[in-house]
Amino acid sequence: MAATLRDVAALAGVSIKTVSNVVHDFQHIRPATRERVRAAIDELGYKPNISARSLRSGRTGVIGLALPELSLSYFAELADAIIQAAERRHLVVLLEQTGGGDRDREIAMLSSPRLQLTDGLIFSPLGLSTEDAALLNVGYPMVLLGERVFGGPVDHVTMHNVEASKAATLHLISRGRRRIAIIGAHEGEVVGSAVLRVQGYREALAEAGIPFDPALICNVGRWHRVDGAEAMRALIDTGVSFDAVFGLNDTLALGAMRVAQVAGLRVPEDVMFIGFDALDETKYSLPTLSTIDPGRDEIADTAVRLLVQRIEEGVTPPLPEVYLADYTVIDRESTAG
Amino acid sequence: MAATLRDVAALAGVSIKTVSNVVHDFQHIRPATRERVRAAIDELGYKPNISARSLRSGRTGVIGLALPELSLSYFAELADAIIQAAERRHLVVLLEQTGGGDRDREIAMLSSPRLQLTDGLIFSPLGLSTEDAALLNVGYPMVLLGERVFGGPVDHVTMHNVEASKAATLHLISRGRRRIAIIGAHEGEVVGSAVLRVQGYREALAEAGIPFDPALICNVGRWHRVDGAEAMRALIDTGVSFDAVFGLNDTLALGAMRVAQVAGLRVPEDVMFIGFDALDETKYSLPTLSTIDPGRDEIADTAVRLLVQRIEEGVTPPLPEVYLADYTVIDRESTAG
DNA sequence: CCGGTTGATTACAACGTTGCAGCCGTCTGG
DNA sequence: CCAGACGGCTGCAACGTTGTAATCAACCGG
Repeated sequence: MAATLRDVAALAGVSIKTVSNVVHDFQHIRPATRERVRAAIDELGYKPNISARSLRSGRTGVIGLALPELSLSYFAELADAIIQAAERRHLVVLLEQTGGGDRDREIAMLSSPRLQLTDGLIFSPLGLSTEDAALLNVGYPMVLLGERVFGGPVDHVTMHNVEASKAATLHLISRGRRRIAIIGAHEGEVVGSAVLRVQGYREALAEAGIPFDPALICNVGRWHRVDGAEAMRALIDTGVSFDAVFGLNDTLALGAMRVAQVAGLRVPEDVMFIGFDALDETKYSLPTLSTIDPGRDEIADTAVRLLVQRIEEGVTPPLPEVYLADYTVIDRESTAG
Repeated sequence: MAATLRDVAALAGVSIKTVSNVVHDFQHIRPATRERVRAAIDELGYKPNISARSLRSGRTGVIGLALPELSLSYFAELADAIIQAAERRHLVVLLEQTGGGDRDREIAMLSSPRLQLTDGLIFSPLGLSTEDAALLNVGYPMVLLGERVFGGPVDHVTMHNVEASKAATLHLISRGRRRIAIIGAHEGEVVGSAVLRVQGYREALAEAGIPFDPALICNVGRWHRVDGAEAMRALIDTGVSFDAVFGLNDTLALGAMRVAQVAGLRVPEDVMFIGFDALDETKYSLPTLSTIDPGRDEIADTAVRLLVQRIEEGVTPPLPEVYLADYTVIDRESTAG
């Protein structure tokens, strides 16, 4: 069916190795030969067989990306950015979904034969925790994303969660709010974005001399819109007073904001809202949502860069690198005033 | 590094072919032998080398998915569904983004060597049109999605665009609306979702005896939120009266709805809104957005099923199959009354 | 004019897997 | 008791590529 090196070689009247050399822009080839081979390649529509190349060279040009689920906008936008970053380095991305924080699936994924034809993995777990760090000692290049596991044996790209969260909270405080509810805490957890962001929140309160009120902390199961909505409804039902809401991600904030508005609260007059992630849709909600831009493109680009580095240098990281992306507070209508 | 069949064979004291047979659950193997081989496999942590297998067998277990961009929620949710459908059939998905309707990139993608290690492609173009149908005659299995190309040489999974759009429009009409604006038309285009959906809209108007008013048709460049927002602003600025808006996709409708609300219009009292796609977020906008559910999971599952069928039967489709998914009108607050 | 360098090309052997043909030994039916 | 079938296993060749070593001609300096 498809033309091979052998076919091209026969047509051009050279050896297959010469064709291979032409394909790879090897230096010492006579221009005449090069032209003849090029012509034959075009005529036959030759495309290198990646399986064979990969078998021979051990490289596939494919990197794996494992994340919880694309239907969460944050991960969709992250995947978008990573695919683009990979493309810039001539890599393609094989995408796996591990589901919404299923630890067992995430662990299974790490040794899945489906990753065999991958040169390395960018892994964004949601169910693992720091005690699983040893599991990340897999035999292939890997870059870790997120806030679930720290101190693991692999490069890690993440963000200044505590600082960013503190900045978000201080932003609300600077607008005069003192009863700031948190939507999206995870009860009993000791690791992950939720914990860090709550920590940043508490640091901000402490700095401003505002007492911490546990009644303002709303726990949720997952970080979907529906969870934000339900948490807000529950909060309102408790009758606790609040004048601002910090959604630990944008999706939660948007779900919560909607419920608040349905309940007759005016945003930002009665309640201010701020989210986290800088999703595209926060620019178009009503009102537009203030949020934290965690440097998504920077994270994507760095993750791919580090992975390529590991792939090229060999597997063992002498000292795993930790990269923290810059964040920015984006001030919009939901915190205007 | 990694264990091969040879290593396992040596450890188990059998030939590599026997190991291969065990791996493939070949029938005629003595239980004792099978056990011994299994033990050796476990001990060495053997994983088949997919490159080699693929070189030998011509199959990789990977399918390509080429779509415009994940940052459009519709495509993110579609990709989610397709990855899950593929996983059910033990396939992994290699994801390529072609950008927002760049015809040249889409064409280039079709012959990209990056697809070499793929058994087939699910392709959702946005820049091609029917005259490009011949380009789809590639040498590998392919399933086409979307409304850009009809009558091509490949299986096609799409939806009842005209009927669904007509149903959406009739839904607004049944609520008493007669000045229904369209957000998302593509000026001068003769192919694609926009054209079909406008056609359904016109059929509905005709059926209801409502005159068609070109002033109510708002053209946009792309189908992002910002385009919906800008189109709505432009529409309001023209001073044309309207009492309902049909966003040709949810993202447009949400962008437009926000601008309408900022302009002081009440939804649904002053203006009703309906979208198209049934994105998750339409359940949580304020008000919740009525929309058309185009049967996303059904589309995903069918696309993968057809692709697998083509892969297994060989490339040439005797008669390309066209599958039309069912749609449903979802009635929510934005059209209440 | 010759040894040595360089340029241009090639032969060969892998990479790890699987299809095929074939080899033994045992079992079955006539 | 024997032909043939069949179960259980093995050896070999091939898939298309690339790294290494080798070949051969041309060229250079002394």
